[in-house]
Amino acid sequence: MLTTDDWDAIKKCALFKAMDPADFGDLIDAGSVVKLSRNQQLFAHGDPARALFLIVSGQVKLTRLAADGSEAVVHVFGAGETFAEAAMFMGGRYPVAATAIMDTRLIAISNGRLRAQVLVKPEIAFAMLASMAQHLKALVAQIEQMKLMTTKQRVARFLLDHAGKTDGAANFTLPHDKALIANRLGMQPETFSRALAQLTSHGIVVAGAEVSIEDVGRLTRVLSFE
Amino acid sequence: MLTTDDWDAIKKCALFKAMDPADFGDLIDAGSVVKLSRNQQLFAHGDPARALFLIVSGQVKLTRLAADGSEAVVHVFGAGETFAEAAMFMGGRYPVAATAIMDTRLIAISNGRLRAQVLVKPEIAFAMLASMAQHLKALVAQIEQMKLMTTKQRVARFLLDHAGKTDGAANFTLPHDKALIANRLGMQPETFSRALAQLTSHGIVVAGAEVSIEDVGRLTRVLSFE
DNA sequence: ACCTTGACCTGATCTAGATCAAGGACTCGG
DNA sequence: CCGAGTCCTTGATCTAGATCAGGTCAAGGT
Repeated sequence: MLTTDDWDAIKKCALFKAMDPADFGDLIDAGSVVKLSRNQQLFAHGDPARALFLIVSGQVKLTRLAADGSEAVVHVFGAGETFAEAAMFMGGRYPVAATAIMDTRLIAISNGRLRAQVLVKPEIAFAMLASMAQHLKALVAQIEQMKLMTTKQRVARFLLDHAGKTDGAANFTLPHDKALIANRLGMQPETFSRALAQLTSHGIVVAGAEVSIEDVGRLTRVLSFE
Repeated sequence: MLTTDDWDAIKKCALFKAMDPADFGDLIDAGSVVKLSRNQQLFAHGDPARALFLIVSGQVKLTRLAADGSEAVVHVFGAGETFAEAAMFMGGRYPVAATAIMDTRLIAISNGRLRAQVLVKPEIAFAMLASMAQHLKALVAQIEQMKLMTTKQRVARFLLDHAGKTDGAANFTLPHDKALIANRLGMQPETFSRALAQLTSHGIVVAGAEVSIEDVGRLTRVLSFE
């Protein structure tokens, strides 16, 4: 059954801005709600793509699995975000696996139903294009980082991206486990831990998941030098 | 002035399948043709995004530049492909630089004009979504490769992707300079050269830009082991 | 013929980051 | 209060791949 929180999430979602809320019923019903517990998989690489998802609460990671069982985290999505839009246009198979990294509540939006709505409201297509453009940009940034930044720089970049400020002091909580962040940044947990330790000399303090940056501008300088 | 080759390219392009050729005139005129010589830049990272491009002949690389001048190749596009669709929905700036890697002829399609056409023919939006979904998939594959494959495996994967067969013998020509391929695969030219040399023992022969694979199945095995 | 210039290979060395191996520190259930 | 998970840190070692440094070869230009 859909709660008011669910409806709030749907109304706030960029994808459906163009839609008349009266038509939501055509897209979503009681069966659309999906609850996942920590580490539970939503879909695997190669599964038929029947829906895209909106996260109401929790977090989901998208990964690719290697032959030897190790995995590469492609992206982590949080509350309010939609993912797997692209699968709708991609030969009917998910190219990645999706797994909840904490207890997560999401809403499944059937590809078929959405297609029907797009025919009625082409503006939805624009919203999807914008969303996919964002994802593309994020992936390009990730590729750039892995190709031409050191681990230390990638960690600094990550911290700066999450500081939410461009100068002065900042503090925030790491969005998920350090091991997961490390994977996302393309490095081992040990390397991540050491990089954080090194950044202490650039004015950051990490206590558990709490990070405080003394001076964002100073940390930015790490990106250009060394 | 547009040649018949230009019109052929436009007609074949997936983006415009849905359009009535009679409306092409609203999108493209004599001023849309762009000619680039080898190594000439089409646009830089951060330039205002005014158009997307269709390649009639030649090849264009998309790159991100590092502070120290080194570059990361994000993708290489060839004849018949369109690129920079995403920029249309991404805050008006190109997130990458585009440079011709050989003499190249392309057609610029103004964002504004295309938007107008999409309002008339929403099917174009579907074609754009499909195209972007492809790009997304390619980037995800690239991230996966860099995160969990060795250089040798990446080279093998590259060769297999270009063999165009799934078993038996195959031969083909490398699509561009080895140094560029190396960059695309996230490694130095020296490493690429050495990886090719090592793959000799797995039944491949490289002479200049000509590659022949003795047995595609055998090369595939390199991906799972070592 | 002779010199560039650009693309490629090969060898020697170096190093960033992976891997292996121990501990802490925290939470949870009993 | 104790043991058993998780998660994280820290240290020692190893190695894939980068970097540095010559060379080879072919295509043009003078």
